[in-house]
Amino acid sequence: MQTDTICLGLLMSGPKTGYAIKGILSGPLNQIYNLSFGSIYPALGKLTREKLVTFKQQSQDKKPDRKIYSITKKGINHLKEALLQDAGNYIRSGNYGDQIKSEYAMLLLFSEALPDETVKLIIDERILYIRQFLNLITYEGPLSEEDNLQPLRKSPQAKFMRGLMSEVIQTALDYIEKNRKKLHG
Amino acid sequence: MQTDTICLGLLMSGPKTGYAIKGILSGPLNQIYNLSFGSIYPALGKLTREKLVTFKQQSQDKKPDRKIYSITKKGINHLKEALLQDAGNYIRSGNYGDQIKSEYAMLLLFSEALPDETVKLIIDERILYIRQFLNLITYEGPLSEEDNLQPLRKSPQAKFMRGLMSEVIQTALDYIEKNRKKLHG
DNA sequence: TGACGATATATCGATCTGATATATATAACA
DNA sequence: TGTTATATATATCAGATCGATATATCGTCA
Repeated sequence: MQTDTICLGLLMSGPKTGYAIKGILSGPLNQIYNLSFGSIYPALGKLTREKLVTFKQQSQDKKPDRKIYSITKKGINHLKEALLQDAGNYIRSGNYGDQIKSEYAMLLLFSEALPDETVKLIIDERILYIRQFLNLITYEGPLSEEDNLQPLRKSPQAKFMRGLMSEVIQTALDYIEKNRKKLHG
Repeated sequence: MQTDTICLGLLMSGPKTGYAIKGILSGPLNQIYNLSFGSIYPALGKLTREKLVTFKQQSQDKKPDRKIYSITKKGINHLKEALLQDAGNYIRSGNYGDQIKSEYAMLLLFSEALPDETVKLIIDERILYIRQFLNLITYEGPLSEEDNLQPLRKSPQAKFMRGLMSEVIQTALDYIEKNRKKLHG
């Protein structure tokens, strides 16, 4: 899936700055997909040139320019076509482009070369992190006072993904707590 | 975690060709980490220059050269130091470098823009794929006749990861089957 | 016999990451 | 009051990575 498609998809739930897109991808969605600024800003530039998005420049007195991007009709059509194409590729290829790099899992896999003390520590840290993350996902309230992320968070699709994530993460947490003794004394 | 460290870690369970390293990373471990040939071969070249690995060149009559890489003592020390460093970074930063790009999850998240028929199809495909994958992970027998992957697969660390993966994937499968109706008519 | 897939190494353009630079506002804090 | 830190916001770029492609041999299946 192209960076362009991700940006267009996220703009479907309302106008956003590049910074806001990065923010969404750094929240709970981070467990599913992430992009750096170095990918997002050039993509928005390209989409603008292709007239798939437009932006209003908010040049407040002394603040740096805010570029608030909106998806155009042409952009919506393009998104639908791109998703249909991706779905077709997916149907033909099983796992399609899913790509995972868990440095934590590799660290555990190679942890025989580490002192028991260190292994204990990184597992303790991980459990704390997972608990924190579970709270973040299961939290249903508003994210800020002027919260324009509600359309995205309240869609059936987002609820489905959040439910899936919380069940999966809870399972992982239970498993780690039950089986961690196999990794250290 | 550097590509170098991954290669060294995998060589701890016995000598391997670059192709074999790619093979391991394309099996069940694919759900945890993956590398392309374009990363693996240059990394092995660099590790050779640094004397952290050596290789025996098997130049069979007409076959292309096989380079079978082994980790050196210097390499083992380097690996231990690198892992200790990574563990330290991990302890300081929670999620550390874990990086996930699930195009499938994004496709579902944006699936409002797709016809119901297509959504049904990609979920059916996914369920088939997951079932196949679960069988692959839970399979305990030998992988081939001359199977030199047993040391890696039978380590407590690998068993821990395989158990974790199968429980997590089973949970995801159950969730998708129970809740898929929320995504299509 | 020719197509196909597996084994095996290698390279390269396009893309992406992670770090850094710039700039302002706000909150904390000593 | 000065200063340190964090959040908002855009932008760029060297270095790392991917996906595709090239090359070559062997086995097998039709």
